[in-house]
Order: sequence, then structure tokens, then C-alpha cells
Amino acid sequence: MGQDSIYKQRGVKDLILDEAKNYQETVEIFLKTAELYNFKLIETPIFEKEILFKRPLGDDSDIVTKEMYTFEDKGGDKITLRPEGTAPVVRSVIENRLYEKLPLKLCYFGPMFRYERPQKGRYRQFHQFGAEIFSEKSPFQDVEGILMAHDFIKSLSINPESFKLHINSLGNEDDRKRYTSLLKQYFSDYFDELSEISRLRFHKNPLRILDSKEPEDIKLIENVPSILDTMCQESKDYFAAVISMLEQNGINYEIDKCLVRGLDYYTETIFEFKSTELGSQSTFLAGGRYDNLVKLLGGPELSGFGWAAGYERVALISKIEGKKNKLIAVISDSAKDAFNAAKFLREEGFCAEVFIGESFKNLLKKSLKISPDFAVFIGENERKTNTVQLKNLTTKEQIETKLEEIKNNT
RNA sequence: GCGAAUGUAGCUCAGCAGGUUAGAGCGCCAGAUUGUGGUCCUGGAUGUCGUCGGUUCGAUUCCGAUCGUUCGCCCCA
Repeated sequence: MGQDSIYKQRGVKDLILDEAKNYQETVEIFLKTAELYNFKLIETPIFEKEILFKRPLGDDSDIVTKEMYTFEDKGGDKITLRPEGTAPVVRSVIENRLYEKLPLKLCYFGPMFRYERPQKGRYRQFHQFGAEIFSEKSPFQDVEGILMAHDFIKSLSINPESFKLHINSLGNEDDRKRYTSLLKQYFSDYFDELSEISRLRFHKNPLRILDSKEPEDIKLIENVPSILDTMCQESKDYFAAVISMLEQNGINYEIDKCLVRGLDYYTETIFEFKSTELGSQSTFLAGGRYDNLVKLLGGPELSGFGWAAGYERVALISKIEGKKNKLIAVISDSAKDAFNAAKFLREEGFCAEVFIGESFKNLLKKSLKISPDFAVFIGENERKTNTVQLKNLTTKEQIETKLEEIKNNT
């Protein structure tokens, strides 16, 4: 595929036919769930200033250093296609002073962009559903956020056996810093035994050694001190409160002391929903609390809690069945009759398609391509008596009736 | 960015240890019937064998590069 090809860029996907329908239905389910939890929809621009993402995600995070679509626009501004949804939401909250009325619960969905190697459940343009809660910092909000995520997953008819909530805490900012240096101390004794990649992480982001998949690391990680033991009492109590409320609500969870998140801004509770039906991209919904993000971006002292789900991954495991209108093929030798009937049926809420011509056999045959539920025949005889032939294409039963009566016969 | 597999008709795939016109199934189109079924029947179309280059008398087949896809790593939803 050369540069002169008009075909799509690498790592992107056309959402067509059933896939487009599935996306639309997932959106509806998401919005419905969010509404029940009193979230308000927010739609932020697809592109923002580069600095908006650079600052919170960390200058040397992978997302910033190699995955962002950043370019200069005609005015010379550094523009970035959003790689995630939280920073733009926070930006909007600050810019529009939405924090004056708390709690503030916002949800969003739409495309995100990351320049990564495409893989199963991973694209360069992908879609996320996200929810953010801004309020007084409280374990209630964490639980509320996780419950909503859980309801969303349930509504998507994802097999309950196939996914699980993994949860951990990073403590507050001081805990996190303290634990990071503790980890460094611990691993420095075994530095030579670490995998090559983890030796790099040792310097860049020691926390990430914890979710390494290298066998030599896994051995060492087993005996690593847990942050849950080393963080301050306040954070311990906070996490305990979250856990006990999850239990009260019957949420199946697993405390995972090695769970860390890639994004720099998380503090306290972090969680991931993982599926066994996905390959190595097993996390399909994840999030946590961020105490300092709002302030970092120039807003007031305000803690937030949020999560995001990746549509492309969710689509691989969800089994939603969209409701659809009954489809009727209107078959007639008269265009006038066909359009009139179709118009009437559409007003009644049916999905109607017309097939006009001489041969009823050919028309019926043609109509079967769109898999209609019913066929309505209007020919010379029906015209005289002002009736129609209504055929159920599943049962093959056919009755003579009137247009007005079709509603009662389908 | 690293590693591996793969690319033949709209789809799923066969084939060629290098040799005239490259195949199957499904799908598609047309016909038959002419006021009712996808089956059945008859006929038909379709490919620069991903792209570029090399080896060769000759390449879809071998080699290299490149692009795409898939799977893992990294990273992340």
C-alpha cells in the first residue's frame, strides 16, 4: 500500500454495519447507566494543547514520549489529539468553574488517539467510555464509581465468570513516594537478577516493576513488601472502608498488591476490571482516585475519582442484543400503493422497505436479501377490496387484512 | 521501538519441490417460474497471487526490501 493509496491508515478501523450498530447500542447502555447514577454528559474537543497531557501524564511517561499524536497547526501551536479523557475533563471543569457545585459527576465517550503498535483490542484510534466524580474526598465516591462501572459491565451482558475486579491502593502522595524509594532499596539488592526491562524501570518508574511479566522478576516480586502495609493509617482506613463497602454490595474483588497504573496522577484507590477472554490486553475498564490532578492543572484543591473503559475491548466480550423494529417488505405492482403503505407502516413504528415491480415472485426473492420479518403484498385484488396480504416470513402463515390491522397481527 | 507468523476472487482457504489459459466452497449476477421463499435447476462474472526489486530462459512459487494484518513484548482502556 503506497503513499498514493486512499486506504485507511494503520491501526484505525471503519465501524460498519453491525459494528456501528453495536457501538451505538453500547453508547446507549453507557448513557443510561450514567444517567441512573446522575452523571452529566460532557463532550470535550478531540484536540487540546500538548501541555495539557504532558503535565499530568509525566514528561517521560511512554504515552507522552512516544505515543501522542502531536503536531503544529497552521498558527504554530502544539496540538495533541487526546490520548485519554480525564485531563480534558479536568481542564473543562477548571475552565468553566464547574467545581463550584459539588459533587460534580461527569461522563464522556468518544475517540482517543495513541500511536501504538496495533494489536488485538488495541488501535491507534480507539473509543473510551469514561466517568469522573469530583467531590469531597471520600471512600463513598470510590465505591459509587466502581458500582457504576460494575453496572455498566453487567448491562453489557459480559459473562460474570470471565471478569474480575482487581484493586489496590497507592496511598497518598507521601505514601507513594515513600514506597517508591522503599522499592528501590529492595530491588537494589537484587539489581543484577532483574530483567533488562525492569532495570530500566528501576530508574524510570520502579512501581512498574511490580507488574512485570518476566519470570525472573516475578520470583523477586513475590516477597516484595506491600504498599498496603507501609502506607499511613489514614490511607489504610480509607482503603479498608472501600473494601468493606464493596463487600456489602456483593462485588467480587481481588486485592492485588502488584497492581499499579501507568498514568502518573493516581493516588489511593486504583482498580482494573480484567477479562479472561481477552489476550494480553486483558484490562477493559480501569481507573482510580487522583488527589492532585485538578490542582496540578491550575484548579483548586479538589480530589477526583474516575475510570475509563475501552470500547474495542468491551466489544470483544459483550453480548448485547439490540432491540430492533420489525422489518416489513412492502411488495406491490404499484409504486403509489407501495409508498402509501410504507409511509403508513413507518408512522406505526415499523421499519419498511418497498419492492415495486411486476413479478411478485422476483420481488419476494429480492426482498429476502434484507431478511424482513414480514412481507405485505398489494396487487390488483387487494386494491379492489382495500386489503393487503400479510405474510409472516418465519411461520410462512399468510392472512388477508387491512393496513390498519397489521399492528395487531405482528 | 523489539520478536514471531502471515498476505492467492467479496469471504474462508487450497495450489504451485519454478514451466501454457491459477482453483474449491460460500457469496454475487442472470435465466427458468410470472400473485409468493432463500432449496433445486441452467448459465455467468470476478483476481496485476499485497507492492517493489533480485536470481532465472521463465517467478504467484526461491531470495531481499517494503507495506498491511495477526499474535506476543513494551505500554495501556
